[in-house]
Amino acid sequence: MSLRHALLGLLSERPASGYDLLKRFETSLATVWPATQSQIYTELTKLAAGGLITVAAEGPRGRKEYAIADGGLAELRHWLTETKPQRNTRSDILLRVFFLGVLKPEQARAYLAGLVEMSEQGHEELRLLAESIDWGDDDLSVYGRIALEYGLRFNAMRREWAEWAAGQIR
Amino acid sequence: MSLRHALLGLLSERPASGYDLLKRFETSLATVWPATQSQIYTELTKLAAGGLITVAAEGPRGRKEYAIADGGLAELRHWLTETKPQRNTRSDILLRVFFLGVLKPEQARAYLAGLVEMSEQGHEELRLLAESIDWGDDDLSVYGRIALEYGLRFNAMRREWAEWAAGQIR
DNA sequence: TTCTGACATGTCAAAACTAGAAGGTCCAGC
DNA sequence: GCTGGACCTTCTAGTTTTGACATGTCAGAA
Repeated sequence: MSLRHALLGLLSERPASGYDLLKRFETSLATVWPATQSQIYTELTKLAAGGLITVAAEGPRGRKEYAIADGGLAELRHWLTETKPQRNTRSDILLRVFFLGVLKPEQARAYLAGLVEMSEQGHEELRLLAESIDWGDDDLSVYGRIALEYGLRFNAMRREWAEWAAGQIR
Repeated sequence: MSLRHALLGLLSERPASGYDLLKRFETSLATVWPATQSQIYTELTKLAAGGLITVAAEGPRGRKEYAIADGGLAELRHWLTETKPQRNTRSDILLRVFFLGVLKPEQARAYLAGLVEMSEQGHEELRLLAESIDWGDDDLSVYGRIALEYGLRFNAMRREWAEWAAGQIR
């Protein structure tokens, strides 16, 4: 159900086409809320049918530019203030940890070493991204920076944890 | 697709019924890989049909106790060693952060304060859980302890981040 | 004896998500 | 002029997940 709110959120910043939104999902939202093209177009159609967004303009190549409607903005605000976020931590990575006991200790350590490497890479990618962006003090910059900082801290935490964990085995 | 591996993993520890497994999903796996009753029973039937698990015993009230078969153990090991975990970070909590700009600063800070509280609670719950368990040095203890430590560190990280983030607004 | 709550499984419809095919337009550079 | 790549949408067919309904057994308390 959060996909519709993600779309409303992006459209609250500025009007955009399905294609534009897809690009946003492939870049800034990729690690937070991945969504495929078919999902996005389907949901946009539903949102438009429900009057939460409107087709503000039509461009070349059948491009439809959607804009958020008052009802959509109200729904977005409602979601942000009235509904509780659920800690939806379905994590493939951590699930595996529970079952490392079926492997030999060196295999288990290899898995954790892989996590260290993954975390290092993730951290480095975000660091480069942060460097490449010209941060202002508008809303997008402030909250984008906060989200990115989360990613940096998360990867650092996971790296240290995986290193510690490898030391716990045998 | 990880649900089947979660089931295989749990059955690799000891035989269990669907009901037993459901309890495990509601407790230790709840934060890592939530699954509903219908999903569990459906998947168990499929796994049994595929010969990855067997019905080892039948008890009162139609209870069927499943045990992992050789093929299931092989599949579990294959999953752990040969397939890459995907960073499946779909996060409701973080998604909201991107759109806090549509709220008033005090509302945004309230959201982050809520995350601080959530993280403190999560940390406390895990701390109590860790205290209540009599840790040995068997596999289950070692890897259970490692997974739990992840939770502790994660909540601590998120708490500090949310406090820092609240200070970034305005 | 009756009732309650834990034990135990099965099935279904709907929603969400995945993966990809299919079709078409516009523009810049060769 | 033509061609490749970016732009842009729609549709299909499948799997996974959610949430609820339906059904029944057993042990112990009232």
